[in-house]
Amino acid sequence: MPRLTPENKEFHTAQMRENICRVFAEMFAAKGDVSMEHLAERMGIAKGTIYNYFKDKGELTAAVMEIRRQAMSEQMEKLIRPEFPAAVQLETLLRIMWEDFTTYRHLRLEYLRSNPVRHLPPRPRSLDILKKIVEKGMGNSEFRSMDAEEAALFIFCSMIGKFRHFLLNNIEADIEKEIRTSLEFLLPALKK
Amino acid sequence: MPRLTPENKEFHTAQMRENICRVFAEMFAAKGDVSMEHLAERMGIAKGTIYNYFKDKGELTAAVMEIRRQAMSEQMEKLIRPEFPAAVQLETLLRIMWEDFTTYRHLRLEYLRSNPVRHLPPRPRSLDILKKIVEKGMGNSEFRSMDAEEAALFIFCSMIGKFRHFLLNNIEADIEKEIRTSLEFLLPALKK
Amino acid sequence: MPRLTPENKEFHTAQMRENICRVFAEMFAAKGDVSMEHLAERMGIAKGTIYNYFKDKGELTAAVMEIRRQAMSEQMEKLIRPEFPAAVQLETLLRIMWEDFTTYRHLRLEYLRSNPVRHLPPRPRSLDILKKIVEKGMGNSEFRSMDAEEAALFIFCSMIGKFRHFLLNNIEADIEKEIRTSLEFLLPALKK
Amino acid sequence: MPRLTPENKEFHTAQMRENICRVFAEMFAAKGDVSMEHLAERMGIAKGTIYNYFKDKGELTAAVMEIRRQAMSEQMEKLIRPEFPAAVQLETLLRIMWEDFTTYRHLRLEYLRSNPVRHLPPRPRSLDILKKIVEKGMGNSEFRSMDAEEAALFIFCSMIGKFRHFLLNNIEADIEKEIRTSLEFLLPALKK
DNA sequence: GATGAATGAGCTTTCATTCAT
DNA sequence: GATGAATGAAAGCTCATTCAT
Repeated sequence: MPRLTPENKEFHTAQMRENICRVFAEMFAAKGDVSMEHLAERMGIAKGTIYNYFKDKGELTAAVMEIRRQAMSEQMEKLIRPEFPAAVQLETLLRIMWEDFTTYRHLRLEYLRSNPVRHLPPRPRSLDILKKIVEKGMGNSEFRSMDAEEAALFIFCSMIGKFRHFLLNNIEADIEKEIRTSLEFLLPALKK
Repeated sequence: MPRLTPENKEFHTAQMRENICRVFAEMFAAKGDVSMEHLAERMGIAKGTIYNYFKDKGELTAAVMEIRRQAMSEQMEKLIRPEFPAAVQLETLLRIMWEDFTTYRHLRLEYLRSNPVRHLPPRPRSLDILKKIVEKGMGNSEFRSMDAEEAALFIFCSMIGKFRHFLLNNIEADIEKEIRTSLEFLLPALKK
Repeated sequence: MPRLTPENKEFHTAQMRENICRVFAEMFAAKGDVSMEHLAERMGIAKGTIYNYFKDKGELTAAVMEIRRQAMSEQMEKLIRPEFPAAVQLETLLRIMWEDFTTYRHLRLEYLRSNPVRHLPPRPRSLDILKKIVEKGMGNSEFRSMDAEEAALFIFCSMIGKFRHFLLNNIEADIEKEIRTSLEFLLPALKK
Repeated sequence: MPRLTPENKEFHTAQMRENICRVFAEMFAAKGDVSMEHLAERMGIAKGTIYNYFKDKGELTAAVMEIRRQAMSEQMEKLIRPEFPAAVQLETLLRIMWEDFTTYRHLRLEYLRSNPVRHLPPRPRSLDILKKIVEKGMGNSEFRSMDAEEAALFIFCSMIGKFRHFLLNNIEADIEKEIRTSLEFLLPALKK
């Protein structure tokens, strides 16, 4: 695909990176542990082509995670209404996380494995959003006074933990039920 | 190797399985990613011998997890005093889990990876113990009325989630602080 | 690119070949093992363009060697004064060879590796110049009577051999010392 | 081939290492640039098997060089008679070097390329033997007084240089003629 | 003539597993 | 039962070369 104007080239590159990431993520969602060979095969391109867009597998994995995170946080920013009560915001956030977990089960695992040293994960955006929700709740006296960071981390980790449990035991999640239960155990700890 | 009576043979086999598991677990605790080669070398036996006791690496990993769980639950049964308040029992349980997590970081990962289909994990004993604690708390009116199973799962998963978070971000845990924080967010949700 | 007359075209082609060779040689001088990718990048042209001027890497390498040799022999013709004693001429030649060796270490290696069959090297010009020097020395009774061709080859190869030795053992050459030593062992074999 | 007594095992290992080295050297002698894949194929063993005997290609290459050198120096020690005149000893040494060069043309090249940092070449034994010959010659007044190390290096390198020249130009050497010529140019520089 | 994205054969290396003894 | 040499599929990655535009 030669002879592209600079803009086209840039677009093409972005497109390719995105496609590769998307297929990689899909394959992970399906089974986990995707080799570059298989990825290329599934995409109908050559192995080497992937390396034109990502210098190694670690970079690819990091990019995929980044895209997924980006999407999740965009989702959150779109759906979480700051004017709503903190509890309602929290519920929305839990729902988005659950949906993301459901979709990208295995990817998280690979990310954990591949190059844990070189590509340290950035702080999950959801943690920051959670923290803001908690602060909002404390601000309007909906929540008790507490360390917002600790609270956000606790909520975040209890979600991730559930997700792991479901992954490990091959349980299909009933998202609505999970959200209800989670709120049942989180809100008393947060509320006044 | 002398002729063994059937009972002796059975005993020998059990002994070997246990030894292999123990060493495997130790090596994992020290540094994840243990190859069959290194395991055999460390044990002073041949690679092939391991395959006389475990049909493949997945089975070995599963067995190791089982043993680890067994040890953890024995620890719990030893240290958790039913006559103490549920909150105190809970604290002890959290401490034991944290110590186990700290020791067997890598092993959990490997377990998750290897053959998730073939070797489905049995229900963690800590879940049952947690459930009993919650029921005890409800029985003596220390805790509010709730679904003990759900509560146990929530507590369990929030611990596991924290552990993952620490593993992923290469954080060394301050166990005492973690227990304190966890209780701060768990007890209000449980107590009357 | 404007329409070129046949002569202009020919000129352009020659120009390009020369430029590519020059940059290739420079890059090799700096650090052996130059990929076509890097070469094109450094030249600010596309990888494919190189293949318009050289059918493969072997041909390019051969051409570079040829140019380098050309340059070396020009240097020799400029600096070696036929009216001087043969011994002095010899010294100058040794110095030029040493300087060339020092500069193009890695290139020689690559040349030797790439397609030794297809692109047979032409006779080094320095051999001819050496031969002339020897003949001059014999003509004016400075040197003993001998087979000039053999003598030239011997001198030439002893230089190349030293160079290899230095390359292999990662020794930085003290050019002046090397020249002195070489003359010490060459002149007695040549002189009357 | 299990169940070997320790001595047999040691023997087998040595045998295998030697075989691998021999075939590797032969293949290099034939064409240069031997891949592990091809080596295994030619030996009728699996790729992985080679790695049971050499941890990587660099180690293999170094071992091959070592064996070749060992063989050459053994040859030298067998054939070079200290009681003979230094000039005669020198002639024998040149002959052995030429024969080795003729046999292992390409191998030397690969050695130069592979892992030049990790496996630095030890000092060639022939250099030491040459030095001894020169010293012997000076001791019995056959040779003039000189720096024996420098002289040995010069002789050594002029041989290597010739070899390279022949390799590069695909010339089959007439060993006897080469020895005669070399002595013609070396002895005057050495003798009184 | 120039381009550079795409190619894919090739490389080195790892390691769970097998099986003849 | 124990052995461990042999295996070979599979991995990540490189790079000279091609060809549609």
